[in-house]
Amino acid sequence: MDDLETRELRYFVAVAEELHFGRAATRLGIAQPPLSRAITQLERRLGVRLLDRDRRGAELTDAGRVLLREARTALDAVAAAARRTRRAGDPERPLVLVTKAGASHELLRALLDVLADPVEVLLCEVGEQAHRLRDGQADVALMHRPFDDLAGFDTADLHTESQVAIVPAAHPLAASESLTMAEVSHVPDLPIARWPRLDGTYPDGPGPEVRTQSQLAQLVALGRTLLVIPASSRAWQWPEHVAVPVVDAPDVTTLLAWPPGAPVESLVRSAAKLSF
Amino acid sequence: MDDLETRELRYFVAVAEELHFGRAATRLGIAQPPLSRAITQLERRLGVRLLDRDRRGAELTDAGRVLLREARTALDAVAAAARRTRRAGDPERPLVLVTKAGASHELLRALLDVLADPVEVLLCEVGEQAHRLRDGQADVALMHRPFDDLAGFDTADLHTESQVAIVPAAHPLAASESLTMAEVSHVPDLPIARWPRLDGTYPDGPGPEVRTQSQLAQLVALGRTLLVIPASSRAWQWPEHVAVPVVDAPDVTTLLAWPPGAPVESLVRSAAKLSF
DNA sequence: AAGCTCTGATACCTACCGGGTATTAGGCTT
DNA sequence: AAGCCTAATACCCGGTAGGTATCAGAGCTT
Repeated sequence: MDDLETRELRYFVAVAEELHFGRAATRLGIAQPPLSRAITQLERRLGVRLLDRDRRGAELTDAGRVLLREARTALDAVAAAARRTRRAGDPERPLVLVTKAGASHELLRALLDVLADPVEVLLCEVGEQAHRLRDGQADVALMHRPFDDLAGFDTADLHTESQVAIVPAAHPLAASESLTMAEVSHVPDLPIARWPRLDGTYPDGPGPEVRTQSQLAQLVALGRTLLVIPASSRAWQWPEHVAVPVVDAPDVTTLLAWPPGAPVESLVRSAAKLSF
Repeated sequence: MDDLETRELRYFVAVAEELHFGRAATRLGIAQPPLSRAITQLERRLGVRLLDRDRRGAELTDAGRVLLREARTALDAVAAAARRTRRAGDPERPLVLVTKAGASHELLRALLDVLADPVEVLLCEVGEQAHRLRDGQADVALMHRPFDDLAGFDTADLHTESQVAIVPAAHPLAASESLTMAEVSHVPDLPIARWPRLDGTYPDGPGPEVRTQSQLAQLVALGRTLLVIPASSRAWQWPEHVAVPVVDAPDVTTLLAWPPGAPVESLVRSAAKLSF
């Protein structure tokens, strides 16, 4: 049972994503025939049919869907190995900390002030931090429980806070002193926005589809949606926004997360001294 | 930045484990010169020195240690991709459940009785379950919190129980009705056994080094060590052993763990019906 | 100190295979 | 039926992984 090569996995992922040998080959920078041959050979080595070739392109089999998911995580792990090794060889390496754009400003500022060593800050979109950690683009992330997927990471809690609803200033709800989750959950004219899943598709529902924080901020200002977020997220305090405490929303904990083995001991020790 | 190939990672892991190019080459089934060349090329591609070659063999650099750890997880992920894809293509595939040898007999029996679909049971040594899940040899594991490393897995609790101390029948402690952690922790003539870490080395301490459950059972029977384990672990009830409740030991939860995406919904649903 | 031995590195060759172009085969549209 | 789009096949070429032979240097041995 000879092992797979990452080249084969990259090729398969390209085909599985494009569902078209020609386009996949173009994306990979090779010609179509070698790609067809590589996939056929991969299927023979695994003893499994991965794609049903149709008159118009191709379609994934059940086994193909499994391999697509597994191949992506495997390729992430290989890329992480290369990135982390390169960085380990650089004596000047700064740690890379990844955080959602626009979240936890004060805490991040305070954290950077406390640290002796230089830290590079990488900003990403909501839900992307885990991926950056897994593929080695970052060493440590600022994440939020219970929102983010913390599976596979070591963590250190920094700060716990309650949540507020951000509603359009012009909306009747904006006049309330406080709200409950029940009041906030089913406001017909302010449906909750829908975020893409890991595979890029959107869940069903009445709310608008959003992909970035700035889209969402815009939609709130336009009176199209509302959201419930930690009280300290000042990025949301536009003039058109009003923050109303939600008394029964679960507390949110801001924390540091890192893959087991990351060289973050001194950072975590410094962070633990922060008082919030 | 061209990606690494798994062949290069396999080669590096072999050299890093053997710390000797000749032996590593033999293990890989190739000659020494191509291996030397492959490692040199890997170092050039990463721009990092991985090994310090000495008069007698080789030694890992800091970057080399990073790559060894990362490469092992990456190779596990690749192997898992192949195994899971092969199994996904087999319509007859039974789920593979892995568990520590000798743990949770009754619960496992009850679980298998409840399941409609066939399940293959794989036994492994203590602490090995996570590895079997990660490299695709198993689909789901019986594990124990807070003992096992659950990072990266979804879980479903099955059963919570208290712990007992297993002591040699001939030892004075065996006469006690109950014990506390303080009484059990520092018994000079019964030092706690030491398990190997993930890298195979042992922590310091006075206790005996053990690698398997049967070694440990033997050592207890010989009056050389004691241990604290869940009350139901009947594998330990030899005539030479006495179980004494430890009143303040943390409760242990037996649970199912599986990598996100594993096809275990129906198994977990069946398991949830078990009453323990 | 000379030589032996063990290490990894170098030189050079071969053969496999990954990738290219040209073409075929089949299904749908028109 | 002609034309097109798809993926598969046929065939060739070149890079490179792997082989053998050899080198180079650092301990030992004597």
